[in-house]
Amino acid sequence: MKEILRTHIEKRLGPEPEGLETVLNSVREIKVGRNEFLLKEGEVCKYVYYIAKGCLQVFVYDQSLNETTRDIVVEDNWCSELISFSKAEPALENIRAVENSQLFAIDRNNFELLMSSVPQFDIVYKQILEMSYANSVHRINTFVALSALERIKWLIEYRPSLMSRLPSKLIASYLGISQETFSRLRAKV
Amino acid sequence: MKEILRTHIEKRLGPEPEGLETVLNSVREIKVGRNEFLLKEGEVCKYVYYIAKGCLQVFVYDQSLNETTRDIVVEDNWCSELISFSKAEPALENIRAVENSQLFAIDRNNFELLMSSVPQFDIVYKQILEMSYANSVHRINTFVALSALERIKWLIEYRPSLMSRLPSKLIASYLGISQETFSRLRAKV
DNA sequence: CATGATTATTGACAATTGTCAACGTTTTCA
DNA sequence: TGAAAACGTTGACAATTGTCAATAATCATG
Repeated sequence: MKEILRTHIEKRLGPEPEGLETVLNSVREIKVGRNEFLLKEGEVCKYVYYIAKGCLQVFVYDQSLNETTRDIVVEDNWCSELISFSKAEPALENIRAVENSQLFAIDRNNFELLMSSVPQFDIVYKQILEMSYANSVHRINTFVALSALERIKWLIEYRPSLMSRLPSKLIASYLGISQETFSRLRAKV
Repeated sequence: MKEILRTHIEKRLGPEPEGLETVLNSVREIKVGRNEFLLKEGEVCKYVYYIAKGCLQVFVYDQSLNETTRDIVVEDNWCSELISFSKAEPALENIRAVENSQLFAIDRNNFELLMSSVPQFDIVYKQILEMSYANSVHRINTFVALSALERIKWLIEYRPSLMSRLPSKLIASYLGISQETFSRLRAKV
């Protein structure tokens, strides 16, 4: 099962990077069911997750308990609340599995151990952080000024697989529009 | 003049951190006038800027040449297009001075030199990156689903000084609403 | 200080979107 | 399997917002 993670890391750092086995031994394999929470806001985020299979939702609640989904992360990607994780501060976001998922989790202790002992590993961390940042920047730049219809077209362009894979309620919360508007406009695209 | 930068770094790393003078010798002081561009999309971003005085706008153009402003950065903060800077790839964003500004610029060579020779310096970089990331995440979470009026209240809450300081055209592009809507709703807050 | 250019405000109107409610479908789980 | 819950679609309507145009105010520059 850890072969998936091995392949992922070799894809980024080349074949058999130094310390790979150390990394693989530091991760814990976990399975979570649909709708299971991996993090609730207010808790400290203890893990960085690699998603071998499944899909996670990162989101916040507004005053009326509506969800705003900041990110939807699918297999072969990393997911965490990095700010909370790296500073050990209470998380501002929630993370929930939206499908039954298989994850590999690294806790902070192992993470710091890896950062200091496996030279290549902090490259992976820097990559994760920079990619997360780039995604956020992209989302702000291409999203804040868009109409509902343009947001749906955005989804089809940049995250096409999500359209058929996820419930429309979730997609609407990712796009920042109401379910009804999403339902109506998707037909018009 | 470099005293401002010295104070800023000591504020983050404690008094007289190791290698501080090296850092101060690596920066170049520059002055830019209002509306002057520091970066145009398509160029590689060559510098990280510390703003001693003034204000910078980070933005993109849409198809109709309207501006969407991702960030407005004022004095005592760092500003760059970090993705382009760190990977030496063409920038996706523009940076422009919206006031006459005094900046300190570090180019990539000096930056990498500092990262490897001044142990404390990569802490500063990590801080910059994480803070930038946290800002983006916060903006997405608290913004995507907001109405125009709520966005104005958001600005008053999180960036109150900008309201009086900047032209409303710029603020509207930061909030992702039209100038006219901004003009009308600001009275109602 | 004058004048042309940019920016801000306001009105009118159309387009977009949210909300509420009803209804049919699908999913869940005991 | 069957009942209850959750989800998706559609209609009606009101609220919000953008666009276009006219006018007022402000700014930049000679």
